[in-house]
Amino acid sequence: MSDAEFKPTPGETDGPVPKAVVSRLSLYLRQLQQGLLGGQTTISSKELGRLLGFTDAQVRKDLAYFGHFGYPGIGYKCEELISAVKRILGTDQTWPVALVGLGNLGRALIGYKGFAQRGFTIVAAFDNDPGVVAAGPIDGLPLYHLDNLPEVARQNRIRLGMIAVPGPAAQSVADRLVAVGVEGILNFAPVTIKLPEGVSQVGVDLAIELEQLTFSVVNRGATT
Amino acid sequence: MSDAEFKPTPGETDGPVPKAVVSRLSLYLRQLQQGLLGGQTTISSKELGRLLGFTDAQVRKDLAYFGHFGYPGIGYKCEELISAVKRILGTDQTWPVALVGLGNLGRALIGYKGFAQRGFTIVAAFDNDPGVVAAGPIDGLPLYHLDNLPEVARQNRIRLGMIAVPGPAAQSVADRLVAVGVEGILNFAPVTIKLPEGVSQVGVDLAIELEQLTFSVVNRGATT
DNA sequence: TAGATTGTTAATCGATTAACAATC
DNA sequence: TAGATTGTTAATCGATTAACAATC
Repeated sequence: MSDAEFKPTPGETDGPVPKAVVSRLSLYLRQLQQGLLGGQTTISSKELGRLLGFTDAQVRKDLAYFGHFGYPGIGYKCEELISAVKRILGTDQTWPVALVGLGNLGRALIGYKGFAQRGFTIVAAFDNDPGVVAAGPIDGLPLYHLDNLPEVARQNRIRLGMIAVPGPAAQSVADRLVAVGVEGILNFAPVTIKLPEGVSQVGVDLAIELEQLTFSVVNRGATT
Repeated sequence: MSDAEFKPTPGETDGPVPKAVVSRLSLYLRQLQQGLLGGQTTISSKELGRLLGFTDAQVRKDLAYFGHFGYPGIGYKCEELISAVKRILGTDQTWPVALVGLGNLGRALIGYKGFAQRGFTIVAAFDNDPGVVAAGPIDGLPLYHLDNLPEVARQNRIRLGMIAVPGPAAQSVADRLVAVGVEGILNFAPVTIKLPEGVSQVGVDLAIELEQLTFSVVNRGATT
């Protein structure tokens, strides 16, 4: 892939990219990788859309925000498009991630295989319970007391953090992550956290996901 | 709260409710419950919006899809609005949920405190590894082989399921859940699953959440 | 060439916001 | 009453879809 196939910088020429577009990009990538495993070498916008429940026009428009990746009459070459989307998302490199919170959820995140496959490695995990930390590495991952966050985060050039602590502790943990230069936080605590400008957040509240599901079960067909 | 404050059925009179509205409803509920803990008895659309980063108009419009819950000049009474939103979402009752998959993530879900607080109880957990099942209950929760899904699901009147199995197994598990009458599936496997009409799904892909975060870190400010 | 499919423009559709009469 | 705030309408804004010339 040559740089020329990419637009200068997404946003500079075309205004900001809608969040919905970016979230579909991840789904395209996942589907493309699955297709590639199945031996597929090219795919049309129509087929990719069908597999995910989108229109062909939407697939093409989404990709067109970022450049010209397709071949008229042919479609998209899977490997090429995978590389392109990874690069757009920033996951053509592996990101070191800090995890805070070593309860059930934190431990599950440590064991989660899916991160490595998509360009993320948890390189350090923190808790504020000395007993938990003293129990030593989990799956070879070093554990630290939260007080050691500054050194460890800087040594590992950590820009992304995951918060898996109880709700009441989340804001304070977020503040400490921001203080050591973390630029993005994936928050699993069931509270809204406030972050300064320039720090991104994605919130995942497991109970809310079930709640959304419940609404659509109870109100079958009453959503857009 | 009297029934009269609710519109007949969301959707019948006003067309389908946008998904985005429903997802904000969950955030309103979470924020209201947090406010109530802090002793707040009423809240205005302006304040609720400010806490979550929405406009006051949006808050009022979202709630107005479902009825008249506010008091002009006063705002909303927290307890009343909490009850109303729970009822809208369907979480004014507790839902029994089946969990399939007893790896790291499945076990974390069993231990997750947040579900009970929001109206969900995992009442049975399944795996297809007999060794895992034989190891016996986890936190008092009975474990079953997946082959026992039909009896157990029917005995417990289970309508919601969570899938926490590896990607390649997810579709087959989904099919089995649907076969026993499950109406909504929360899918943690990193694949798109196909379900028949009339069965809802919400997908949570942890790696995709990190990916979305990464994009916004790399393209600071370039999203809507 | 004929058939397929892209990237892009214009039209449509839907969601958000601003404004304000009604209400407490 | 004056001040605050709702529910709702109309205006704005943004995202999706349809259509099609260009391309392979």
